[in-house]
Amino acid sequence: MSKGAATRDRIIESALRTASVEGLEGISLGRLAADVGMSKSGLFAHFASKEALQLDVLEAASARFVDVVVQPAMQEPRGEPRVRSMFEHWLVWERHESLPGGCVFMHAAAELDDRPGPARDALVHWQQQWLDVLAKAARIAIDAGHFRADLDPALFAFQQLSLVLGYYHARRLLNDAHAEAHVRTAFDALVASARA
Amino acid sequence: MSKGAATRDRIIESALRTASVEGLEGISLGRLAADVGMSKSGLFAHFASKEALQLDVLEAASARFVDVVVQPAMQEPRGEPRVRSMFEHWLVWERHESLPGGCVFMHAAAELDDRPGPARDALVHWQQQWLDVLAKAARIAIDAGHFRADLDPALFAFQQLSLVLGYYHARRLLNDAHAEAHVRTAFDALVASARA
DNA sequence: TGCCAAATAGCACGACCGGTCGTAAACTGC
DNA sequence: GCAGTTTACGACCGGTCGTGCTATTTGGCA
Repeated sequence: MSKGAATRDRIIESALRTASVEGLEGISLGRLAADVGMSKSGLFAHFASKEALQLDVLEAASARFVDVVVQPAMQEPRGEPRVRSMFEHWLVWERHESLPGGCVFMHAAAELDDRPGPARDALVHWQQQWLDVLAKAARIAIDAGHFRADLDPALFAFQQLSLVLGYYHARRLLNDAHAEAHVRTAFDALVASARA
Repeated sequence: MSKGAATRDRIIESALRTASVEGLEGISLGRLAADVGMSKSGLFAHFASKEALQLDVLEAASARFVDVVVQPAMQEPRGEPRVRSMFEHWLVWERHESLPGGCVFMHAAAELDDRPGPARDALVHWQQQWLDVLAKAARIAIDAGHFRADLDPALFAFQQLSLVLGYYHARRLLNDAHAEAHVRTAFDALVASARA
């Protein structure tokens, strides 16, 4: 890897941490440059625009999400074990060391929901893809006979997403000590209601 | 009402609309002044600081939430009907005419979850209060014999909040046409599992 | 070792930010 | 209709923002 590419990676890594705490708009080129120890113009030479940098950050985040959540869950046996593993790793993602401020997608979702543009499009695309992965895992569990045949996979994915959103909310904002117990109990109930 | 108080109300009303779209930080004194048709300095004379203005906006939003969601639900009979009414009005709140960008608390939650200060404190306080109202409604439903005795009211409130968060997410960000059907089906299942 | 390209820094710009201040206009009670 | 207060204005401050343009330094290869 060339020196430029290495620097670029350092910048995006730092920007990703900032974005998890302050959101994509919280990334300021000046502060980011100070964080990685270089000049604002030197940093800016690596990107066409701030928007391009934000897109790179989102892409890096989704690549990391695949590493931390999707890939490990795919190692598990098809059916309910894999569904459970996805959920477990999703909870891990929220407190992952590389994201001091929590899930960067949650922050970006609130920022971008009324702001059309490439960043919003990319975010929606990845969220949709993740929901599809969740629904597909549920469908596999149906085919494996673990879940009942009339279960709606898309609805099941929606319910999973909702619970994780509630968990993030309770943990990050409300500092609720019962957040983890609540989300686990609720998820267990959801899986139980999905069983054949 | 004096002229000053009327102007102040107009400002807060406009700021509330902006905040629902762009968040509390999206309120800029200059743009806000332009929106209500007055000078920046003339507007600023009504508030001690921008942070004070943000607090006023949050307070106005919570007062409106009580009007739109809490009060109407309290008219319903105790027990399950009231629980259902709270949920229904909560969905109405998200698409309320005075909030073109959706629930202002959702936006503020994402902005403030890592930013300590009076605004965050106020938001947490109101969210906690609302969760308490939800839990209390569930407890009343237990006492009325509508819900089973071993139901955990706090968990039930958490599950409701989660579903609404999922609904907002699916509707605002993903433009999911099934968002409303999903959230209603999921809520019906939740209530069914809570029944005695 | 010298050269060329890649990488970084310096500097300036226009725009916008929250906030201050002195002053003028408009309202209100007598 | 006058006096005093409330309300609003315009000019301006220091600061930060994203983003050009140009110069300087650095690093790999002949």
